Amino acid sequence: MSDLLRRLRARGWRLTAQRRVIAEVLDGEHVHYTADEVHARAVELLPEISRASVYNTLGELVALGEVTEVNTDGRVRRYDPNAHEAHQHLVCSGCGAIRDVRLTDDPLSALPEGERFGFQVAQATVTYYGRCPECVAANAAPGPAGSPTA
Amino acid sequence: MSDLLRRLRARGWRLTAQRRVIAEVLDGEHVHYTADEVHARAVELLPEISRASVYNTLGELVALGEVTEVNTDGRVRRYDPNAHEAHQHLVCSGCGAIRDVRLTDDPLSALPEGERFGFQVAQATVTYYGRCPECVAANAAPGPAGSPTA
DNA sequence: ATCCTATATTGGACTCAGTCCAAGTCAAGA
DNA sequence: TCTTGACTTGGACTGAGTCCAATATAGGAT
Repeated sequence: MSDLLRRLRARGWRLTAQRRVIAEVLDGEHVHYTADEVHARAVELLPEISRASVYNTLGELVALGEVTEVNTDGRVRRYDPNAHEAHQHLVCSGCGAIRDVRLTDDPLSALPEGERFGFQVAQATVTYYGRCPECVAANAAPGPAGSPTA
Repeated sequence: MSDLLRRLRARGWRLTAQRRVIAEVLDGEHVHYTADEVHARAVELLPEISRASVYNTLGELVALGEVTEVNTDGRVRRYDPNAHEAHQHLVCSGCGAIRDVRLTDDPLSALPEGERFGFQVAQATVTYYGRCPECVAANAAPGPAGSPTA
């Protein structure tokens, strides 16, 4: 993900080994790791990396708009590197799997003027809940992984 | 909120002083308290009520479908007694104020078949973020109260 | 009205995600 | 190669939420 690293460097970011590793971990499609998952994967590549650095770096990436915070279960925050394409999330209430999805309409258009209470509305997040093919097949009981709470 | 209590009684719920008090606290429009806020208000009415009872009771109300869990900031869970009317939420990113809003369209219709990845999609939650009239007037800086994370 | 017991409540210890901080390290410009 | 301000570290800390064994009580049975 040298694209990301190049952008960050242009913005004056100091390129440390820790940040490189975190950027590498966040590379991919439909990636929605928790901070601890990012840390676990980062440790594989750089054993001495600390939890604090992971939290710091993720927070900075979010502030820079390079990563989006996602909360699908009301518990843990997850980090989505797909921040440059508008999308929403589809969550399996069985196993917690998360997919990025693109909608046909801007969700803002579904909120009528009379329901805006004078707010200046800027943004909408939509989370869909259902069961993924594997969980439907397994008829798994709904677990704690992803119940609707947003 | 004796309506609620009557329904719960019909379902075999034991009506304790604690549960009555929690039901009373949850009575009202646009109510979205955290568990600790519910506890603080319940203590006013029944000083010896414990945090554990508040958590237990809220969890049961959610399981019974009488209260909905809401998470608008990726941190604290809130409890919405308006569980019988389909609605979504509008959150002020300045002060964290939350309003219930009714949409013109079912958000499920905005998710095309090709984006469902074989999931059996059951539900959607939509959260709108913006600034309430008071925060717009005060031009308050966005605080930690309600940044988009869902 | 009283008894009985399954169900509910309690406080305190515990977990887990996330934050904070002072001390040490290091990237990268001079 | 030096310097320095930005970055990293581990460990202590916070706050939301869970768990549990001991105690209390709602409400049906008598």
